[in-house]
Amino acid sequence: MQHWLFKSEPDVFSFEKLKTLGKKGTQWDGVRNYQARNNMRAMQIGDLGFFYHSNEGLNVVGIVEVCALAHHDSTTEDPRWECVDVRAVRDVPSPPTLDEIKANPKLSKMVLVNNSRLSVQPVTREEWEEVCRMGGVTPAP
DNA sequence: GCCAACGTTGGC
DNA sequence: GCCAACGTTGGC
Repeated sequence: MQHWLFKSEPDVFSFEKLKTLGKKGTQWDGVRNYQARNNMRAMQIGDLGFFYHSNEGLNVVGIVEVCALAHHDSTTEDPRWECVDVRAVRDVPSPPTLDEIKANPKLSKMVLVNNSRLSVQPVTREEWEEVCRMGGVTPAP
């Protein structure tokens, strides 16, 4: 199983909103970046990801699970763009902020720190466990 | 609201 | 295939 990080502006689509959609979740649409798309293509059912709030909050607020493999993004006609479906799994009790993540030497290689503009990112197992620990998520799912 | 960083586009 | 121009993202 691999781990990921999904970024969204809470004004546009928040973790609270995803929670209201329940087990079915929703497609992670609107991605128009090849790297982010390729990350989604690599995802498997059951992969877990962090839900990060950008622009406002700047913190990891929740954990999501991939519940559908990459498929065409219905918000565009362009066949190049695909997306997975995700659903909310659980809250992160004390959401780690970008500042805290940047300040943690164990997380200095995180894509979030080094390429903040990539909207769908891979997260290593070590990073996953560390951010879970910081957020009070136990045990790390 | 600004601006730096990055990705994409399109002319050559 | 290069690179300047442009648009977007996201932290500040």
